[in-house]
Amino acid sequence: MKKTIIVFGLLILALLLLFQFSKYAVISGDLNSEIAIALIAIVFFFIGVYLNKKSLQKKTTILGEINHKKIEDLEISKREYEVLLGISEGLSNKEIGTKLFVSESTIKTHVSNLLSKLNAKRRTQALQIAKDLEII
Amino acid sequence: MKKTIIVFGLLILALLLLFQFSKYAVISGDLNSEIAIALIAIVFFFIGVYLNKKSLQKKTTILGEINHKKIEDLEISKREYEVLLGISEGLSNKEIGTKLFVSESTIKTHVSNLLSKLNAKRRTQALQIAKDLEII
DNA sequence: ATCAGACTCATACTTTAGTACCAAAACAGT
DNA sequence: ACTGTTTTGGTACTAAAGTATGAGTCTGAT
Repeated sequence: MKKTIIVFGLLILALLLLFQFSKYAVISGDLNSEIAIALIAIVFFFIGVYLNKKSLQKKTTILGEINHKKIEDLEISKREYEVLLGISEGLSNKEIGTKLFVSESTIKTHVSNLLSKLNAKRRTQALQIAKDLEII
Repeated sequence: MKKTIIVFGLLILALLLLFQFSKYAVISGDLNSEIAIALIAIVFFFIGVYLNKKSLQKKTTILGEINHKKIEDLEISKREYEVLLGISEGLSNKEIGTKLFVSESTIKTHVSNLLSKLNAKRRTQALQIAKDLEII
């Protein structure tokens, strides 16, 4: 929040400077007034784009990014996470084992631990929960 | 696409008019030049916001809408689709049966048909394929 | 009225999934 | 070198999931 205020402050300052600069540039004849206006227009156009992107970022984050902190919080190990990804690809335990070069038994152990860490009863439920927690 | 061109054409026209208008307004002394610049800035700000929103809309649409036509193409019945939704919620066959007021056997039949229609070997794979086809 | 398609359910199996418990090797940090 | 965690994997079960087959019911369309 502090960051936001500082950024806005600097932004407004920069804009005022831009205004003043273009004003004097026009008056002193160094700059065509059309170009000055065009510059201002372009700057504000990009400010609009930027702010809009910022405000939409929260929503897109919810719909697309991985919450690495949550994975740590749940104490999900690297290997368990790889197994989770395998599940999300629709693979069987045996197929995940082949993919990760370990036995099916090992995958079963990982899956079982994963389910208890995610509080899930089934692998499909684990997927649902994992999506909710934004970890896949 | 035609629509886009027309919209852009009108937009550019409107901007040129705005430019000319503010120019003459300033020259004739009806308008303070600072206010004219501010107006242009505001207009371009909102243009930036609008275009950005438009360009992001496609992505969100792609990532969120259900392709009803595909469901028909795959000959997935209404009931089968409800079962698919149950699977995506992480429910067991028995739980889906309870939810839809039918027996577990019925759900098994639906699931089996669903899997063959989606070319999946497991329910988790069915989920993956269904997401790919944008039907869930 | 008939007929195809959808929905229902059962039985009998086979195959995966998942649990519990144990235990050894591999590793990273102190 | 010691220690705790991760990773590995096995056995022995139990519980789900999935297949195959058959069959009765219910609709909407011809």
